[in-house]
Amino acid sequence: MDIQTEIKEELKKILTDLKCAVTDQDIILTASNNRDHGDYASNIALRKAKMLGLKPIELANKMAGMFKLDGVDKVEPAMPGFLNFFVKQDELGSIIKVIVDKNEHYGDLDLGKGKKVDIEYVSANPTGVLHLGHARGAALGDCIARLYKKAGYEVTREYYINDAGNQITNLGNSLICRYLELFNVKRDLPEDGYHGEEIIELAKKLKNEVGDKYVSDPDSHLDFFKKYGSNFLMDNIKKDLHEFRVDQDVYSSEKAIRDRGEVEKVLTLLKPNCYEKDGALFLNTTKDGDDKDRVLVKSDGAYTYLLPDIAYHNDKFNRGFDLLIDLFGADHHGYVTRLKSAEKDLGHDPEKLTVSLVQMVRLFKDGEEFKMSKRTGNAISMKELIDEVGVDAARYFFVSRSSNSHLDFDINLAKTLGSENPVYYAQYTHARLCGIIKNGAAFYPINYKADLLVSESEKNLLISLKDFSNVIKVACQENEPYKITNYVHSLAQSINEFYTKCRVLDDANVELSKERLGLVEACRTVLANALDLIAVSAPDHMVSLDKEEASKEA
RNA sequence: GCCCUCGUAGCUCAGCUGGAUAGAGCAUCUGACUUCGAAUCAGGGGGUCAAGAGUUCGAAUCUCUUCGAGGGCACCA
Repeated sequence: MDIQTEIKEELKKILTDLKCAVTDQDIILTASNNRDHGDYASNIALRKAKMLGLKPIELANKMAGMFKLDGVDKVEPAMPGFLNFFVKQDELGSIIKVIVDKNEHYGDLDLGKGKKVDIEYVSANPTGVLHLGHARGAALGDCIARLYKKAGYEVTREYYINDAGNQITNLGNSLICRYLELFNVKRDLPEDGYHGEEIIELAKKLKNEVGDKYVSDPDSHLDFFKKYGSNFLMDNIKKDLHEFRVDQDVYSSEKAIRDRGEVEKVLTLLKPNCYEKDGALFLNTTKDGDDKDRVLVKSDGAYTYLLPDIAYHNDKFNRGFDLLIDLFGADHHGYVTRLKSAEKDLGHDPEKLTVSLVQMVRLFKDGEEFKMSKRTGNAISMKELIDEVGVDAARYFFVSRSSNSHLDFDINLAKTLGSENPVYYAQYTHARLCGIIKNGAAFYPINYKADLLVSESEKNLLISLKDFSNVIKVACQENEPYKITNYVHSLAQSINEFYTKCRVLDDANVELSKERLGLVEACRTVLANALDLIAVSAPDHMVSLDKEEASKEA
């Protein structure tokens, strides 16, 4: 049990002795941001004073007097009723050995205890290339998957392919047009056709493979064009995602779900909650708080988008996950209520389904928003962005804000090689630590103790290192990877402050150097582990500025 | 009109199960390089937490009202 938990347990025991009802959630222990306030602080006396008919400070005094714990030096009550805990040095320092021993497994939790979670993200239709919104969803989804894995869950990363609806028909028809174009047969693109240049490229590829085989009668081969197009574009999407360090485990095809008859099965099960109106079949979703009831089967007999999606989620529930997480674009938010309502009708627990809405991304360059790519004239694609700023910067920036707030992506900042760019700041810090470890060989063996690491910046570091598990826990519970980037940045700051104030390798003070090397190694490990959670690389050296500039001039 | 998300420093955002002086980054200004990587560090300035009311020992945080921004309100996907 770590020291924070021990303190909480002791507080709980004291309150119980005072006959005050208390739950684990009541007791909040935070790392102090001010050394005068000790290492950790709790507001529990403020929260419980009224219940016991005492003034907060009176309760704090009383609790401080009763508090007894080996790892804690002293407890100070403070106005208006806080309790400040000063942890013993060896207790604080013990984290170094723990980190070094666990290495890349430091931070692993058992929150999941083998529970299964399914995370569905990106799920873009295979009708074109991925854009910025998809890229953000991809980065967020992948990070959430990494977080859950770190927290001890069994994680499935899933992509839902809408390969059966109108959009694919549209794709097929668009491809036919582009294909015919290559044989000088004129035909207008369908009204909602796809204008992307990737379709033109695709048509050329098709021509190379089959020649003029379909020119005389393309329309009776529509299915071929649909399949050819969507397969190719899907492969392309996977390729781009892979480059972005995003690889998913399961690709669920809407078409396959339809072909297996899942849709009809679900429809039968939902029938009791359905009614017919104007020739269409409606599902009663207003009973679960929806604005209006939703159509499942249109009056022309075709299914709406919703119905196969219900079948798909039904399938996911039936696969036995303890938790389902969907990342949707923010424009789908109205959709959540009806989907949950339907799953509830099917006998599933809607609480198990969490939907994270991913807000829009705006790109800024040279202080101005820019939407269109000069090269293609279309919206900027994920691939173009990666080529421009690199995978590390893109991954970091996309997850650095809460998913439900809009993201302004500053391309200039992402490309800056300097401390104002948080990505380089973190990577530089890591490289710096690696440099020290390398240069410190003369001081080996390292001493993984912290008896001499008593300065303010060293203590701050120890507390930050200890806090890592807690950050993972919170980030995981809230599905918010930005907590990790915040942590990375503040840890890097603490490290650099320590570096400036505390000389690590010092011939005049060998014992201190040996301990500081241990701290450096622990810091490096935690920083690397945190960066790994957002799939940003942790280099052991940086390409020097001079080289960079030289190569630019060349 | 109804529903979501949101309104915090010049800009982009944290903080929101009520708690110590409202925090970061960018931008701006001032200092610090014969020493482990100055791609760094230290320090300034900058806020009526959109406005108003309520709840109480205490509100950026909870409730209500108003104003403003973006998105959604299909027998589209």
